[in-house]
Amino acid sequence: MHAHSTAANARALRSIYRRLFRAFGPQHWWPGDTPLEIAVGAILTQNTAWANVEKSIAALRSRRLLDIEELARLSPTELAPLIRSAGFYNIKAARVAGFVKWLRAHGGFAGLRRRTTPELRTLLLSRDGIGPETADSILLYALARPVFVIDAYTRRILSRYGLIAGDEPYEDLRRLFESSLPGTAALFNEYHALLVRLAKMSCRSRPVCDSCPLA
DNA sequence: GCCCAGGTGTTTC
DNA sequence: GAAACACATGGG
Repeated sequence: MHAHSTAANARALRSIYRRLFRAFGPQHWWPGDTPLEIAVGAILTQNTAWANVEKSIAALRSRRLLDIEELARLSPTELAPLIRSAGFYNIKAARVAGFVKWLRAHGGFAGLRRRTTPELRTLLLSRDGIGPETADSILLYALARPVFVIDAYTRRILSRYGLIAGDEPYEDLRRLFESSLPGTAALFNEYHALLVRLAKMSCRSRPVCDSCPLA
């Protein structure tokens, strides 16, 4: 039963990707220009609407603080008011500050790029305030490593189409995606972006709305 | 005014 | 382990 449903799920996942790509085209996703900005955004967006994160990113940018050395100079107390709009700002200020210090100690993104993906993932997950989704977002979108990001959008959309229950453990879903698809960062990036695009089309009230490419 | 949003860590059974 | 809770703003 497992063998069959796994293979069927894998086919369904590939089919969904094809249909979304045909409907929406390439997304080139993560709203952020540099690896640092992407990583900071990944922390700030934890359980938070992206619109609120954007304001915080803009505040940092306008002060020329989207820079490892500049950010590392700030204490969590100094950082907190700047990222107020992202919510949970005390906790996130500590997380961003901790991450930046760690990043600098590891030679910045150039230093990280010398490590293997499993090694990096373990390192990231051992940081306080960096869980599986934040770690994988940084790995995929800031470092172009082939890991599939499982987030609320992924769970919501795939469960809406009956492919998953939605409450499976993170690692189970990550394995499902990674074992069902060609394992390239470009594809994982596009796929996740397309799921978000579909989710934001918001046929929220109905199980499947008529204009959905997957309907 | 209430509910939710691109999570994570801690506490509790 | 699973479940409940804290963390907080801004938009619908």
